Amino acid sequence: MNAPKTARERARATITADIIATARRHLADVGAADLSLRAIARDLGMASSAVYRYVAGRDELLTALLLDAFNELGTVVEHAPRPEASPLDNWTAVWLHARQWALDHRHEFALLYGTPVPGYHAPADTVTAASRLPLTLAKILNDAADTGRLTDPATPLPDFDLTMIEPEIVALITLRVRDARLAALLSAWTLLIGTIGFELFGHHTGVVTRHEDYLRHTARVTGTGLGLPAT
Amino acid sequence: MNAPKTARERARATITADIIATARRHLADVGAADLSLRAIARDLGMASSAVYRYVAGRDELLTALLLDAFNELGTVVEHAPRPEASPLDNWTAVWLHARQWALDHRHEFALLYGTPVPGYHAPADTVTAASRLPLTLAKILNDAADTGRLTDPATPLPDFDLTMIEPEIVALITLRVRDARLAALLSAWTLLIGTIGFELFGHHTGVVTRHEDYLRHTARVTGTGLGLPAT
DNA sequence: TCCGAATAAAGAGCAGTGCTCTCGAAAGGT
DNA sequence: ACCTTTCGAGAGCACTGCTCTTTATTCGGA
Repeated sequence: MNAPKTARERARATITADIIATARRHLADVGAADLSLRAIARDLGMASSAVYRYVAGRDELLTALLLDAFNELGTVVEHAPRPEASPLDNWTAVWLHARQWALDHRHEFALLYGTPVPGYHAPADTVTAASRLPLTLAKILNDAADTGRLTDPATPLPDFDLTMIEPEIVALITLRVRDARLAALLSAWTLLIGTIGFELFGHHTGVVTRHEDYLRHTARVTGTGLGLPAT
Repeated sequence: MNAPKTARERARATITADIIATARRHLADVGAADLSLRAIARDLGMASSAVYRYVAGRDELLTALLLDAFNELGTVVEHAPRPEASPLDNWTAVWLHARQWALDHRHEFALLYGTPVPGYHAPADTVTAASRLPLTLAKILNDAADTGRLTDPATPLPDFDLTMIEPEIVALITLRVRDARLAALLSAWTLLIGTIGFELFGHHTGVVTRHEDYLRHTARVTGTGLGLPAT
């Protein structure tokens, strides 16, 4: 976070922000595949070649949008739980808020969880931004465990080899229970994104009628399966 | 399936097949985003404009590849179960075969389940081809129920409103049990695709170490949760 | 204050894309 | 043999990402 001092640096920062802002608008309109650097330049009233003084290229621009979207989704889901609500309700709220954000930002969601762009490599800050959603899910489980509201699962836990998961992730999640529920938590995260993606990408047309109800049901089943008590 | 009679129709069919075949080769190489009609024409030694006599455009070509890939994946997973194996083993085999096909056809998988192409509308034959995978999963459950090898789930079934699911799907699956396991079956399908997609699209890098073991574990947990007895 | 250096802006240009149109050549049926 | 349909090829249009060169503007130090 270098504070801009000179007027040049100020102008540079604002112009770069302008470019990214209009890029996000265009992304929301036409999607990542049809995002055109020239169209962005036209919209800003500058020559297309001038954009390259602020952005290395199309891929870097998409990476910036990726980071923005991950953080926006992360902020949304982190504000979904409420302290006075039950863990299962908070768990479900995260699912529904994530879906709502995806519905309101279809192309951004597709950029995050759809087909990655051909020449893509995830920088470090990207993965931390992407982790905010699964970490929010883990936090609900941990808070429930800390307040004695995480019951043992009814079904016996299957054999589970913890070395399937990266040790850093195990430490990062700091899940109170280190059994098969760790894998179940990853599956819940996957199922959340997968269900939203199936709805948005059309795989549920002709299959699911009431999408929100279906996701809420799935959230509750998954949450109770992980040991969150039904209210 | 109109059998070609005249020599013209024969030549037309073979050339069209050639175009689709090389398109699939290129798709496997560079992915759907970088699929170039001109490159395909070059590869076939014909002018790019001549391709348009056989294919309406890039989108129609991608739709053809979509159909091909869905059917190939469907054939693979339909041949995964073996009669003498236990239902749970067959269930798991479908998961692992689907993953292996996806690993061997990354770009095809991305075309099927990744971000849909901008100007896309799923024709009817596409949805039937896409249904072969979830129907294979349903068939294993039904066969297990018919042979008395589908136990009642240990956890009590949550409230479930069947009207969330399209009636045609309910009839098509003809699941022996019409309770919340119908939604659980859809979730299993979603989780299978989602887990494979997360692995292929990089969301599991730094999270999951042994991907095949993780998917096998997820398959077994999901299968037993649906009532398939552990061997 | 002036002047050199750093920076920005703009335009031209290259290689590539999807797609359309036109025109000549080949093949088909009558 | 003729006429019609089909086919192949090329030119061309409107785009795209990106680079290079040239001109203009701004900044900082003497």
